[in-house]
Formats: sequence, structure tokens, C-alpha cells
Amino acid sequence: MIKFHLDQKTGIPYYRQIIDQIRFGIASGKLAVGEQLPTVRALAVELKVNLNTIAKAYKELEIQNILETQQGTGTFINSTENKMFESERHQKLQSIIRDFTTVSLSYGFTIDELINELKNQKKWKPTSM
Amino acid sequence: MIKFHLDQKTGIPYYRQIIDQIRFGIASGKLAVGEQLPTVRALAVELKVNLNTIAKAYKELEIQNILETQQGTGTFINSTENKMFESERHQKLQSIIRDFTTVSLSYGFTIDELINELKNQKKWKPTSM
DNA sequence: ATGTTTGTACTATAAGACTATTACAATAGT
DNA sequence: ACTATTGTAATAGTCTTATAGTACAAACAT
Repeated sequence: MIKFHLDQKTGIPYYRQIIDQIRFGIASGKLAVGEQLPTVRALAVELKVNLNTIAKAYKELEIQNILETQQGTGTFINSTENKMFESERHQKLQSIIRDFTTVSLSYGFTIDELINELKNQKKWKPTSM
Repeated sequence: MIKFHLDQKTGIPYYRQIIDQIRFGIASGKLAVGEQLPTVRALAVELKVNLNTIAKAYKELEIQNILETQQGTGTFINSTENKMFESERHQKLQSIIRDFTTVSLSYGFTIDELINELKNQKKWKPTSM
């Protein structure tokens, strides 16, 4: 089971930190399809936040078809619709890239600089995860 | 002179849209070093917002040494300190890249995918500018 | 000197974001 | 059936952000 943790100092809202950790857990294979997540209450106690904060995170991921929740049963990594269609996956990638390039160009960075820097990041591991 | 415009629908705050347009204007050469920007009042009237909204944008850019303001005179593209030191420039680039990769990886995109997609964006022009 | 033009400071308001409190509803085990 | 466990919904409180209204202060032009 994945180990969650929250950091007050980052300024990133709790529910979003949880979302990120679940997303990254799936992407990195630490969370398996069909696996049950902690109950909202259990995780709320463990992380010392309100159960609604957990529920909010789970809810957002459910809307994105990443989680499956059953009232009375629990919350699970979605087994049926977990994979995005290739088209929407590509759309998402493009939207991320567009935001990224907009910011970068406004700072005067060229796309070549971005590409070069990315190549140096290949072995990188997220700091807050 | 650069033409400003605000879009309510984007959800991006007015003052930030102004910041972005100035930043991008400089990066793209549409704003020359030493050039005077519209006065806070003039731009406020033109964009139909409060003059403090403009002042806030100018202020943030002044803090970043991108603009130079003189009370009673006007606001100008900073001629002396406009260029970041190479070290802080690199730091900024890395922080942008780190945020970007964190998000991307959580969606299951690989860095190679990002690089490939970036290469397709080389001729791209920002939509909202 | 005085008036106009410039940016600045202070205050208030509105809206939204985030989290918590509390009560409700569905499911499963017995 | 009943009880415990699960997620859900409605509400409220607190904080931050974004913008506006209004008055102030510095620089320039004449």
C-alpha cells in the first residue's frame, strides 16, 4: 500500500497533494489496478485532516475515471476506464505543453532550451512524493 | 505600441494577463528596452478596469526588475537590469521544468513524449496573445 | 508657484478556495 | 433485521485573492 504524506509548508492544498500522490502512484506502478485505497475516514485520521478533504480528492479522481467508488464498500483504482482514449490523452498532453510553453516563452526561454533541459531531467524523481 | 486585451472567460486574473502580455511582448521583441508603457490610468480606461489593477501588474514586474517606474513620469521597460543573471535564469528554468514534469509524469506521460511534443510546437504562437 | 500628470497607499468589498462539522445514505457482514 | 462501515451531502467558518473606490505624493510643464 502506498504511503501518503502531507506537507503544510508547500502551500499546495491537502486534497491536491493527495490527488498528485495517487496519480503518481498509478503512473509509477506503485498502485495497481483494482487495488483498494484507504477509506476516507482511515486516511483522514492518518493524515490528521477532515474526511471531506480526502473525499474531495477521491471525488475529483473519480470524475476523471481514475478511481471507482462504491458507497458502503470503498474506493478502488478503476479497472475498466483507467486508460484514457488515445485522442484525449493526446489532447491532455497538448494542453499541458501549451501552458508550459506560454509561461516559458514569456520568460524568454526558447523551446530548444526547454528540450535541452528536459533531457537532463530524465533520471529525475519528484521531490514531494 | 503593444495592444493589450483582457479576456474575462479565461479565469486568469486581469493583472496577470497584463503581466503575461508584457513579458511576452518583451520576449518577442514587440516591446523595446526603454520604451514607455501606457500610464496606469490610460490603460485602466482602455481595458475598463480599475487603475489599481494595472498598477499591480506594473508593480510585480518592477519587483522583478523588468519595469522601471517613476512616480510622476511613467513606467518603462527597464534598460539596466532587464536581463536576469545567468544563474537565476537557469534556476527559473529548472523550477518551471520541475513543475511541468511533475504534472506530466502524474498523467503517465514520459519525458520522451514531452520532448517529442515540444519539437512539434516550435512554430507555435500563443493563443491568447 | 501652480496645475496637470504620473504612480502610490489605504481601505473596503466581493468572490472563491479550502477545510471542518455534522448529519445522511448505501452496502456488507452477521 | 440489525449494526458497523463505507462514501455523500449540506452547511458554515476562515482565509486568501482580485478588484474597486478614494485620497495622497512625486515629477514635470508652463
